[in-house]
Amino acid sequence: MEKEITIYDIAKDLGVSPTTVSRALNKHPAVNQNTKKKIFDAAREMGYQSNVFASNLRSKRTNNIGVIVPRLNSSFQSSVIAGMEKVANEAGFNLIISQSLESYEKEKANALSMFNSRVDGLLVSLASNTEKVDHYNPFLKKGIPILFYDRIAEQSEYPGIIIDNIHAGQKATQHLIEQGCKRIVHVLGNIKINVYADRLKGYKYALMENEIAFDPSMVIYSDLNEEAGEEIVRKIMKMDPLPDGLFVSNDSCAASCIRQLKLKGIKIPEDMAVVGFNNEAISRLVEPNITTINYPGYEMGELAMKNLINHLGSPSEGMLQNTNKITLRSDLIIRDSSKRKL
Amino acid sequence: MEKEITIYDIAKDLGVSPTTVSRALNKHPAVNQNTKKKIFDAAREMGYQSNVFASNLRSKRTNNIGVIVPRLNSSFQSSVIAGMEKVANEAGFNLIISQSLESYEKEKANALSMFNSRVDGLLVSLASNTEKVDHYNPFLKKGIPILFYDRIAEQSEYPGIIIDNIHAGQKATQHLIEQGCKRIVHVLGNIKINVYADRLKGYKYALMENEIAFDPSMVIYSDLNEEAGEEIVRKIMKMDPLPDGLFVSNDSCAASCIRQLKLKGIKIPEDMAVVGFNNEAISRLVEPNITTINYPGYEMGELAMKNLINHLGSPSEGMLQNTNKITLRSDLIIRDSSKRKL
DNA sequence: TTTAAAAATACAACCGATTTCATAAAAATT
DNA sequence: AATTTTTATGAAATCGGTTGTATTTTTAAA
Repeated sequence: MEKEITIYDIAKDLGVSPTTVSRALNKHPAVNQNTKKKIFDAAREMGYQSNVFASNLRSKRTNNIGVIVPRLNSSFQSSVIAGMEKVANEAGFNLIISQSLESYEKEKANALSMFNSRVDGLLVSLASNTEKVDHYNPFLKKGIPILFYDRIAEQSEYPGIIIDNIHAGQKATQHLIEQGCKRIVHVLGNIKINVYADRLKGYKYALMENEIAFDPSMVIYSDLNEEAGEEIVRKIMKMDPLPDGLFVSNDSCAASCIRQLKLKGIKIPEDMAVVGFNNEAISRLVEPNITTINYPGYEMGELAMKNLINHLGSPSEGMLQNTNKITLRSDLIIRDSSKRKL
Repeated sequence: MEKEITIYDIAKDLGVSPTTVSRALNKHPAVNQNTKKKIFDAAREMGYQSNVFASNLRSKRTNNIGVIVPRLNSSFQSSVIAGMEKVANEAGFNLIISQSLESYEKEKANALSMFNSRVDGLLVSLASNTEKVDHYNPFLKKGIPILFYDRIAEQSEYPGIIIDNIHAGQKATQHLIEQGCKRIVHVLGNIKINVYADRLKGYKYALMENEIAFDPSMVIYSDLNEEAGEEIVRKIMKMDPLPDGLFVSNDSCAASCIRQLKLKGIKIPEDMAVVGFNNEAISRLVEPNITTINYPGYEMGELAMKNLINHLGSPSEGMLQNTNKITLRSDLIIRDSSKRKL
């Protein structure tokens, strides 16, 4: 509880003015080299610690970047955050993280809290039931850059980083068709989320190109968790004739489905070929290994953060609005769950 | 870029003093209800936003809690953080997160950065090669509470929250013995980390109690990732006679081992019974389901944060030092990977 | 040697909210 | 009606760097 050392203490000790101390510590060019050295030495000896509060108050910056995420404990999201943290840390920024838990109300509260904490920039992946994004307007008005990632605000002026979900969905479906599948079930999450809507589009495009009629009853909505397989498979088993292909929007859920299907005596991939999504660790561990879409979370996190930071120094008024959408490519990784011996 | 509204603007507008405005906005009891209402209304109308910088400067608090974590994208850690975030958010605190990437140097840098950002409290899970914890002394000196979780600083005055790893290791091993295993291999991570050292202790205790001699060659060190199974199984296959039990310190790695063992024609659990650790999603998805230790990450996160926050208002000088260690209980979840038809 | 230019340092206002202490007004008590 | 207590408000100092402007010192040019 000793009182803190301030630049005034250093100044008095050295017989210079606080101004000079401040400038020296900030490496201002207009301070003599010798003086600088003296000041730095004194600061070290006296155990000086710069007071960010005072500094922030004057400079109006926190060096904090906010991140609002639906859920932290998801394989994809935690990779994204890991990537963001790395870039932010290297650039001298801190990461302030909050989760919406897929609730619009909580997301709104978090946005307000971020705004009040005066983050220098904001990265957001939307909650599943968020349809309006007005709650981000205060940032826009104040010229605080915002960037949406993965789950973006489609019909808005906000910029976003996404992965080419349409293309990914198309590729996955096309692959199943090439393996000889004629009746392909697609399992996805809340259609209001761009991510799932786009994959569905891709699925439809692939069917269209191969002149397979789209059958809405082959689309199953689910919350895609690792227990969902049971219900999904129950629905599948009721279909007549049985489908011969399954495209699930997430690997854990795909694994869960595979497990249930095997319990029903269905052989993967002979009876039913399966493609997952995200390239989670689990896709490489279950039997058979799951064909999946490599969805580069870590890279997305890095890229999003780099982009945001680039726009921080700018003349204000959300320069990001120009670069409106960045799309990352994803790849199909073919594994045993879909490889048929043709 | 309009200039910000301050309490002075509100004060002038309403013909009261800034003091009253400040008090009103902070719900100070000594301000008349009517005045309060007037001030709140004016604040809303004028679009007033409290300036945290100024507020922090005076109150010397940031309402930020720092978290230093080895890696964000791990099933266990992301659950812990999710739990922490929930509690922190409810209590009006922000979470500042940084990852050490298992490097002592980076952890040190992160600690310094947290210190300079003036977090109100700190939660730490140590990097694998961190042996000294001197870099946290500045926090101690300043009376900023620190709490270690899971990977704690054993020989130190810092408090920690852990799970009863000794007991868990013992239970897991005991279970394997009860299933008829005589030669049990234990796969674990860096022995310098308390978590693994303790599980090994538990493993030894169980052997001792059952009068099975401890054989150091049955202990395999690994980085426990989901590719490690190959090398581990290679080592196991060289053992003569072959082991009949396998206790792996992490589910993904256990899954990886099971996969490799199956490829070698070894039947699980008949030829070799397997127990994992953490109760990750994957343990419920692979074939057979993995017997595991439920390691409650989310709860640990909640508890750690609650504890830390409780000690924030305190008369200073790290009250936490009294409550030196909190231990959570874990349970064995028995599934097919170890259930033998005796 | 004098003067102009450049370099180094200092003064003082400022960022915006909080808080101690004092004071005025209203209510309660005698 | 006079006094005490309670309630409400304000003046001014403070938190600790930062920065525009002024001043002093040093160096260079005339």
